Formats: sequence, structure tokens, C-alpha cells
Amino acid sequence: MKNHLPGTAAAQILPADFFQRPAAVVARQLLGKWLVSRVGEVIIEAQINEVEAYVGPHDLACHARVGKTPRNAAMFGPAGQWYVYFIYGMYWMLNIVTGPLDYPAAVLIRGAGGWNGPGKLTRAMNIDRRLDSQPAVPGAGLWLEDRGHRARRGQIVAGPRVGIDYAGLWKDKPLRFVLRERS
DNA sequence: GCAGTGATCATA
DNA sequence: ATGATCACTGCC
Repeated sequence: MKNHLPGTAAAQILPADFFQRPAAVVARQLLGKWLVSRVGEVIIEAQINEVEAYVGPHDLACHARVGKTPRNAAMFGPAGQWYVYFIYGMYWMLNIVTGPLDYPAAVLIRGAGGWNGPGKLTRAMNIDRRLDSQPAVPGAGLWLEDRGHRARRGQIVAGPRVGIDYAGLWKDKPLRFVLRERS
């Protein structure tokens, strides 16, 4: 099913099987895709330019390293649903679940559109607890679209993830991916 | 460089 | 019930 938007090429809503791959693969593939939210009549769209992969329970930076808890339960659910959690008393973090059912892994969406930082992004797009464990489909109010952008290898910069100094050997793994600005 | 902010989880 | 922690941000 295609969704035609004025002034753009045909856009495709990312299907669940897009996310049924390792988190690091999904993370790279999400660069250049569009995050779209709808609240009532208001639609907000942003092109994703920064992500981080949390690749499984053995990843010492992944919330699921301690097993399943009420907070991280969404990550154990099916690929293609949101994992949204509250942190530092103020901010909501947005992740998309990847890989097989019961295998906890996800991609954190850190940057999109003009917003720098995951906390500012979620505030701008009205993202909160209500989306946790919801599928990324229009009916949920938040979804992802492919609008034809293809990131070339040289446009993707990989580096260590932010804010996970506690993660031992996993601290420095290059699981953060940024789409370089067009020059 | 570091304070603010409060849910979450382990410990008891 | 209590205390440490935290995938952040904004101001010094």
C-alpha cells in the first residue's frame, strides 16, 4: 500500500519485517527515513539523522542486560513496536524494537529534523508513555516512512554511543550512527 | 563542569 | 521504605 504525499516521491510505511533484523543493521537503514507523528489534525515529520543500536541482552549498555522488567518489557515484544521510557525526571526516549520476539534489542532515535538530542525530539513530537509497546503504524499516531532517501556508505559516521560509560567493553563499540550533512 | 528532576529497581 | 542510578539538557 502506497501513500502519496504532495511534492514528494511515493512514500512507503516501513513494515514490521523491516525491523526483524539485527539492531545495528536496522539502525544504519533508519538513517534518512522519516519519523511521522499525528496528533489530531497536526502532523509533524522529521528525517532521521542520528541513531544508536542496543543489540541484545549481552550488550552491557542495553536496558535488557538485567533481564525483563516492567520498564523494558517492550523490547522483548515484536519487532516494529515502540519502546519509550522516561529518564532523568524529564525526558522521554524513543526506540524501535528490532529482531526476533523475546530477543531484547532496539534502536534509539537520537536525532531527526532540526532537533538535536533525543529529549528535545520527543518533546517536540508529543512522544510519551502512551506509545510504549505500540506498533509503529499510523493508527498508533507515530510511524516511519521510506521516502526514497538512500544513504551512501561514506555519508554514515559510526562512533561510540552517548552516556553509557558504565558499559565496560561495550562502551566504545561503534553502535552510534550519524548521517553526515550534505555539503 | 555540574545541578535539576523523578521513575525505576534492588535491597531490606 | 530508602537510596543509587540514569541511553539528557541547559546553564555556569
